[in-house]
Amino acid sequence: MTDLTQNSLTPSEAGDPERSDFVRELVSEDLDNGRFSRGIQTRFPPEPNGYLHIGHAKAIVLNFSIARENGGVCVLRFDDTNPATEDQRYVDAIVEDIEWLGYTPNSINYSSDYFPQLYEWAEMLISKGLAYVDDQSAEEIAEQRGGFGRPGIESPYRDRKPGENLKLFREMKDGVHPEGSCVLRAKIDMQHENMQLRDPVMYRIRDQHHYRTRDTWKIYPSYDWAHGQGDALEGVTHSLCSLEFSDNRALYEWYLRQLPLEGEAPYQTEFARLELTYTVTSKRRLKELVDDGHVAGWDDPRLPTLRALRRRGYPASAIREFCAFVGVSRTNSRHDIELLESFVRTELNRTAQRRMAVLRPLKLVITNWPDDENGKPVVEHRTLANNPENHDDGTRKVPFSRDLWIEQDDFRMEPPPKYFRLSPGTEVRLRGGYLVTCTEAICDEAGNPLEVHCTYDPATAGGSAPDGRKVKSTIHWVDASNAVDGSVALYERLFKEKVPGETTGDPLDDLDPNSLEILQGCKFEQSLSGVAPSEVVQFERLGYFAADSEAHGHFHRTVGLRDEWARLQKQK
RNA sequence: UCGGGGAUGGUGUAAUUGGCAACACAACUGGUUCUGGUCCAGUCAUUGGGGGUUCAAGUCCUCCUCCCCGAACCA
Repeated sequence: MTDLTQNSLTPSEAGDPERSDFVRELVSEDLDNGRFSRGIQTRFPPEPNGYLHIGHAKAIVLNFSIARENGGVCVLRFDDTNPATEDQRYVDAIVEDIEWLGYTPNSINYSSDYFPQLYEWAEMLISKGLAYVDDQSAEEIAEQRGGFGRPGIESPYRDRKPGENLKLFREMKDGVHPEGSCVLRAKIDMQHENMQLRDPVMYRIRDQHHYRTRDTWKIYPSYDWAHGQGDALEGVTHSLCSLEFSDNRALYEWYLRQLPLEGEAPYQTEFARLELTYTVTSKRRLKELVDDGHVAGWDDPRLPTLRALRRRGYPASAIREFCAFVGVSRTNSRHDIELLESFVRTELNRTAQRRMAVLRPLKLVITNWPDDENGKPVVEHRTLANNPENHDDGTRKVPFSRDLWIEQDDFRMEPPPKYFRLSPGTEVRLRGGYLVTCTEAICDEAGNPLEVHCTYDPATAGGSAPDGRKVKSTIHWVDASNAVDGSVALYERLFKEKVPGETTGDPLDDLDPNSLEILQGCKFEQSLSGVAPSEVVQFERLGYFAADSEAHGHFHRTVGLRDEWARLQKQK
């Protein structure tokens, strides 16, 4: 069973009987027909040769949800049949990411655990005349496989006697044959229209160190010869994989049919993998971005990897809900990244506490602000709600005095049409503070404002005027004498195009060189120095920001708030 | 070229399995608001194309078009 102690279940995740899909329909039919005498079991079978991304999240959510909805279990199995590329560090990272996503596998298994059983079964197939050792090179075998609409031809070694095959196969296992000198092939049908059935390779020789089985094996099973068998051994009922394995299904079934298994065999069903606009989700492409230094690492917040999204502040629950919402189908599709972002905003709007931060500071001086008995400007403490969406989050006191920081964007010497913020002569509200009117601005020679002077209306403490007059805008601020300095990383999409590489064939051509902007000298309200690592808060009027897990005073922009003003400007 | 799969608004997913094309995102109008946020109201598709069956077709039949996957000792 899954354990979601860290992340509570949302209604849509708890299973919406109104909504179904073709996979769930299959499962309930099997349940109705009593197809399996064992309980429903699914599995998530990553190869430990890379990090999990949002596409994997869809598969994880699907597999765990289907198990949970039907009172079954979901296991994690590392498909580690290729010693050349796999590593323990990926295993650890994958386990960690799944846990963060909110799931606990019923068990953690490895295809390599089944190497002995697989070997035994292979000998059995050889004895039955269903597999043979082929001494040809990879090129020759590929050549003989034929092509689309072109039948293959049989290997000259195809009719070797079982006894000879057995001897050779044992020699392969014992390391007497060098890498590449021969393989074990299933004897199926070289004329079959499905290329997967043209005597597929079951074992190849690899004189390599395997991260788990060490040096005990010289031969390694291929994906097809390991996958369905692992499913069967574990008791999986529904083996869900992505569309490109459709043709492998026949082979999956062929292998299972040859083995002495008890009970109904698992069966494979394919679904479309998740794609998102403005990003890439292929292992090769992601690896390229990291290895070539286009991003800082596998957890660079611009990447769609789970560790990157986590670092960026995406709540696991938002990812789960997104995955559940997009559903499963067999149609190749690409979802708007905006949909994911909207799930993130919805969740964060509910849960993130509000704080004030000025990213590009401009000094604002209240010229009629009173001094105290020592001749220093009075410091008041204004009370602000931590989250207007959730009153249980309470309030906090924020210092307010004569000298403040406001956002450069919130002041214009000459306001364009529909600009509601501060400019000479206009009155705005300082959120939770007072109404202020701009009297003048001091500018440099180029005309850039250096300091804005305002007067405040003492009768508007808290932000509302007793005479009922309205202001067009409320802006945020940070008291200058109490401000905490910090930095912020602003992320844009990594790629400029919806489908990276669509026109040139290479996603790298569509990389946006300005996808990361780091701002130093940001001014944070005091309480922000107490934010826990990785916690996400809303900087009012700006967006959601996640505190870095290590660097104190550094925030990552998770996602901006929807911005009507930016939209208006873009329309022009 | 052969085999497998797919096609419903700008995007994605639905449609009681032959009965008023729904939901979300995006976009656009307007309203509310001490966040140009949130929230609320409204607008936005006759289902890839042709033919057929039927009182009735997104759903069934038929022809066509387009797209994706498959010829690793990768998974």
